[in-house]
Amino acid sequence: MTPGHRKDTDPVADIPPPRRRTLAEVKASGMTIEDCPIRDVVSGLAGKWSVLILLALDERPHRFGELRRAISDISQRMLTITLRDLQRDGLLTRTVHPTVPPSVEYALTGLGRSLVQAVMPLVGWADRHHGAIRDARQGFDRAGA
Amino acid sequence: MTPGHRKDTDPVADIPPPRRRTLAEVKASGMTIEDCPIRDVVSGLAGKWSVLILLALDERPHRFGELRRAISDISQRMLTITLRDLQRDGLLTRTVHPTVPPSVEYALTGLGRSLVQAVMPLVGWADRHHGAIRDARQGFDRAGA
DNA sequence: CAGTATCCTGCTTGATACTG
DNA sequence: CAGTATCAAGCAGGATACTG
Repeated sequence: MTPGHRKDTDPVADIPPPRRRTLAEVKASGMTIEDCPIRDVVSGLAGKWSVLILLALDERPHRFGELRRAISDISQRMLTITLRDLQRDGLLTRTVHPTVPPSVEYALTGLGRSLVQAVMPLVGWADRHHGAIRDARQGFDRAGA
Repeated sequence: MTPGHRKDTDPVADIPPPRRRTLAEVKASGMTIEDCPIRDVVSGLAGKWSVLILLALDERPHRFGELRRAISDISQRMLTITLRDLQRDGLLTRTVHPTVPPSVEYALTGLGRSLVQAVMPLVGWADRHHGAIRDARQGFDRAGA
């Protein structure tokens, strides 16, 4: 595991660059949206349970059942699928301990930890502004309806 | 807007707190995952075109048609829907100029701009580590198949 | 120009049951 | 315990046509 990608040294140093690639630049470079890193990463994180799993594993490694209990309302199927997707992307490792009832431990890789660091600002934002969003929704719905 | 949530001063200073609310704590507090701010915000950003629109509007305000061209492969329907969702969440404003062919301008609100700032680290991360993810996928698929 | 309305497809997810 | 297999449902999203 872990190919020849030894470039990330400090995960916490994942600070946004002052001048990012704009949409116009992305399109001008001839890439489709599917090849766009932003879209790829966001879609990987999105719609599924990825973020919750990553946050749980950031606390400490978890076994399958632990994760299942930690995210109580995830189905066994979705947990399996999401874990395999994250493992496929190199964000976590899956370690099978050959005990009699098998136990499998999932843990973040360096790449996974750096992703969690990059997601943290969003987590903090969500915590702080969730109330504002709820209020905005209420106002919008009240006015619209 | 912005109820009693006065803890954030500088949007760029959206640095993760040393000790965030853990999943266990979230569950212990009796909230369902649906009430979880992280999940709510991420699901709003996820699966759709929200992030791309927010990034486009962060460059400058756009008219409907401009956005459509900027994100060339979005359907008119999805653009309309996504824009309305973002407006509903208080992330952008919709201004109708009563000209003869109507022109509508979309622009980020302060809340929207702060969200973009919170997403920026993720954008930077995606840019830097997209290659590593692609490699990991290749390796995984090669080994698995 | 900036939408709305309608139809239709496929992916995502859940529920349930079975296995090493 | 840690999955896999199968079935079925819901919703995101695309294509197309129409409107103020």
